[in-house]
Amino acid sequence: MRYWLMKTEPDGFSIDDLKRRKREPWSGVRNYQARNMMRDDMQPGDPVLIYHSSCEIPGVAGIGEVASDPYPDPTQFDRKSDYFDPRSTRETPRWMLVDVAFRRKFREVVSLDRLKEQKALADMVALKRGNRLSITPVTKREFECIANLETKA
DNA sequence: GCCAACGTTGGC
DNA sequence: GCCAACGTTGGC
Repeated sequence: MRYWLMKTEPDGFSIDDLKRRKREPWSGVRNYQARNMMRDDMQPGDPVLIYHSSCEIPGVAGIGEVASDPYPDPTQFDRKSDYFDPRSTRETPRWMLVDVAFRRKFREVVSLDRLKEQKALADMVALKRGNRLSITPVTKREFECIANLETKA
């Protein structure tokens, strides 16, 4: 089992939206590294930290889990979508995604500031300077550290 | 295959 | 809205 962090902008899709919908295709990822992780490395049941970015309090808002095998992102075929990709065909789709299911929402967001204070998270990929990847791997230790911070909120 | 220009991300 | 960091594009 592997652990992940997936970013989302809460103005567009938040932990509350995930809670309401229970499960959501993680569409719109247009970065090859992130795609490769969804396509090659994720397994149904893998825990996912849901991270809110580009918002008032950036940080981890809750926990979800990988809920499907990879499959083509349907938005790449949709001319009306912002994520339409004319280079993609049904036969050779360029972008793959997984569904993410809701597990729980933290009582309060574990803020980026708080994450940065943790020695145990010093090497966390998502916190590395300049990292813009919307999906990153997380170690078990890092995952548990963050879950613990929430219970101490 | 190099690399400058350009676009995007995301914290501040 | 600024800007650092980094990915992508396209001319050569």
